Amino acid sequence: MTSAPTWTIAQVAEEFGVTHRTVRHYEDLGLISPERRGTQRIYHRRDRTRLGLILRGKRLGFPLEEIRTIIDLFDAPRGRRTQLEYVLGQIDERRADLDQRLRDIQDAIAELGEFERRCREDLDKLA
Amino acid sequence: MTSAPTWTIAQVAEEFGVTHRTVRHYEDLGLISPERRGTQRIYHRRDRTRLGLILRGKRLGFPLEEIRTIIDLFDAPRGRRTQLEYVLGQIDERRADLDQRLRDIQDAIAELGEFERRCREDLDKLA
DNA sequence: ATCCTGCTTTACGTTTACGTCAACGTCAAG
DNA sequence: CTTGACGTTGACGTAAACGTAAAGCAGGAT
Repeated sequence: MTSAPTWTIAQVAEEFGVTHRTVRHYEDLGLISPERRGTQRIYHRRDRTRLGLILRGKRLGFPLEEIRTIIDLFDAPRGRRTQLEYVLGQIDERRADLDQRLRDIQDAIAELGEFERRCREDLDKLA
Repeated sequence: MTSAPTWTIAQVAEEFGVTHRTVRHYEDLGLISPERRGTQRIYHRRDRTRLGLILRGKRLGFPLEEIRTIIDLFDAPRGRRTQLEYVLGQIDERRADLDQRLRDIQDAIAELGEFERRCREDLDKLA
């Protein structure tokens, strides 16, 4: 029987391309909470999943505090009806935000394409 | 003949939903450079266009310095061939970045949808 | 036994993106 | 002519997201 794999802070930092300081900073803010074996931090798959979500959130420009509320949402207990309805409401809010960003990105890409077309035109005229 | 419309700092700030301090901050960083009539700032359509680009860049999480290099690119002189080729290279870099963000956004939206589906399932079971 | 390597906490430093006074100019209205 | 409303330039404050020593513990190699 192979037990569940674990990682050290150096390993996860290396794997995700961040510093150990960054990883601990996320822990300070409550975004991850690795197991402790004595004083050492032990990272499980769950922590790596969350770290992945954090970094994607960062690439999308979300502040860490907001990222925390989002990924906490995924792990939130969804037993009672009121809780589930609250979560569904939060999902709608998040989706509205993401949809806005999607439009922004698509617009930006479209404008960039149009700009490139004009540049290539100018380049052709010089030929 | 109607002359070109202009705006005061309060008007553009109001219109774009930011403070005058923010607008001046962007000017300090060289992202916009409104005309001066005496000591007063006069904003033209060009400035509003740039302000719109700045704020979209911000929604996408770009740092202001990077936003400056991007929108400066749009206004850069494209006379010489070397300059045009440089600009086209920059466009490719920007597009790679935007494509990554597009994927991130789409993934996030998809995961959110999947999460919502599971929540609705749980809710149905409670009915 | 001690030396090295990796991990730990504590704490101050830095950059970005503004907020927030303070103190003054200016111009039309009362 | 003075009172607002709006504009201006500093200059300092602040929150977020780490960077960067400093100093110490802990377990294996020599």
